[in-house]
Amino acid sequence: MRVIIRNSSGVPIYEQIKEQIKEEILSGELHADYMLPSIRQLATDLKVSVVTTTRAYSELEQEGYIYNVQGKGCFVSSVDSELVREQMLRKIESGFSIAIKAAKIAKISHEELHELLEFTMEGNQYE
Amino acid sequence: MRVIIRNSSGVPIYEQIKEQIKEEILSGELHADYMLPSIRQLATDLKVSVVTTTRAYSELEQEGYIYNVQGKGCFVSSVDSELVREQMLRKIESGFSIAIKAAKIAKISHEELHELLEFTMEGNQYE
Amino acid sequence: MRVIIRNSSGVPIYEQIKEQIKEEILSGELHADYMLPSIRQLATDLKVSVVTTTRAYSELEQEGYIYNVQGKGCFVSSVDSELVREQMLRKIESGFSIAIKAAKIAKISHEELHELLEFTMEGNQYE
Amino acid sequence: MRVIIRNSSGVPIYEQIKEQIKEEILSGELHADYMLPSIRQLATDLKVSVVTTTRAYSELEQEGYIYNVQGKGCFVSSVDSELVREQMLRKIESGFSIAIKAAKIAKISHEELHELLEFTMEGNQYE
DNA sequence: GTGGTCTAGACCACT
DNA sequence: GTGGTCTAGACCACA
Repeated sequence: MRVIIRNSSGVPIYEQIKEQIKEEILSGELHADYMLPSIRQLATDLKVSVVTTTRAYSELEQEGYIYNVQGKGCFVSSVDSELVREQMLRKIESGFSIAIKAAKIAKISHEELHELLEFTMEGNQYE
Repeated sequence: MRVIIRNSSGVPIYEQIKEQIKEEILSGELHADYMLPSIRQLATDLKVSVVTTTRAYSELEQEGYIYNVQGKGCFVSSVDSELVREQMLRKIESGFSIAIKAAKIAKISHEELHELLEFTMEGNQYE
Repeated sequence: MRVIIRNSSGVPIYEQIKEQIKEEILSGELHADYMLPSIRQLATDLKVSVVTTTRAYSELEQEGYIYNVQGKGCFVSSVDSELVREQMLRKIESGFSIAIKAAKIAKISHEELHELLEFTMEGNQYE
Repeated sequence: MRVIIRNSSGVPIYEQIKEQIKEEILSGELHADYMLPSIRQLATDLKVSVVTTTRAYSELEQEGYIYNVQGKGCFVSSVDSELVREQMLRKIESGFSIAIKAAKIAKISHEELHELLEFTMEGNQYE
């Protein structure tokens, strides 16, 4: 597992941890029942307070991404792929909405917008 | 001019005001040298502290969207359309990047993504 | 007499008027006993409130640059050249102090600073 | 770190704080990642409202001189020395322009002006 | 009337 | 502990 903290970005640290673990789970990098590093281990690794990692893990548990076995550790839950797909669709729409809002102001045409999407996909090495 | 405050959203009030005015300026709804409502007027209209509207206006001034004349009021600056276009392009790319990231996880094809974009444009009444 | 108002600069209008008239007097453009435009005339010319021009004139009078003859108008006082020289010397020193403070930070040498002075004199068409 | 407030000077308190900290950073007195006193500490030290120190710090952040880390404190950013040099050169020129303007009026020669510069440097302990 | 600044006290989120 | 935001009320300078 790999987590990188950026102190400057304004995003709370616990959320950075949460989001990065979430992504690794959703992308399949972390398979079901994979054992995550302990709260204390992660805290010392990232040079971060235990309170912070605790919050990240407990929110991940609450959202169903990981489960906690008393005295053993934290493990990755198996993901409901249907649910993931829905969540991702919602995320795509929200991203598109941002882009469309901006496109309205800049008076960019439908075709141009599709071209920009294609261009950005290349930049993000999509497919 | 029209500004709506949502107290629940977690976004600071001064920023909600700022963003909404910024949008109205960029979209051309508010033309250059339009006189904005006074800080105090807006504060009482929105049932908000004077300090809050002051902050919104002074940040808008600092970012070059409006100019304040002592003892007279606040006015809309003329916008550099070239600069706006660049900013909007960056915003479009960032929105697309979010969508692409999610599309990767959900394993959505190029064509599907373009269809989703078209679909979202309809939902946002983008002509 | 020539006065130009810039609304955006943050400098109070009455002070802009004051400073510009003062300069024209000190530079000799306006000779002693020259009759200035009336307060009301200047106000309409500059599209400014009468209160504003009144303040500019009364402060100029207080500082001894102009004198007011009831019912006739405002006139330029004769300037005490010795006093002017002293004032200008103080102004020069304050300008130099700003420059030196900046030079300290940028670690610019004595010679470089003199060269920059020479350079700036050329840019300002001095002599 | 050392900050002194002068209530009489007409300059806003938050700006006095801002300018003095900025100078200490630019002059190298405060190195990168130095932890500044907390907003509240500084406020009580200077016998000033928390809002005032907050404003000073947040404007310093916006201008890139310091960075604020949630729940930890405020730290000095590393400065781009090239940029600083440019800014200082502009400041030097503006200071010189003021001096030259005054020198024109007082009819002071090139040599005299250079001598005055030398004299002012001594008074400002510039080596 | 306008904007600019300041205060004292409060609540919140993050570490 | 830290910074971020907000309030209600105040005084000032400017037009």
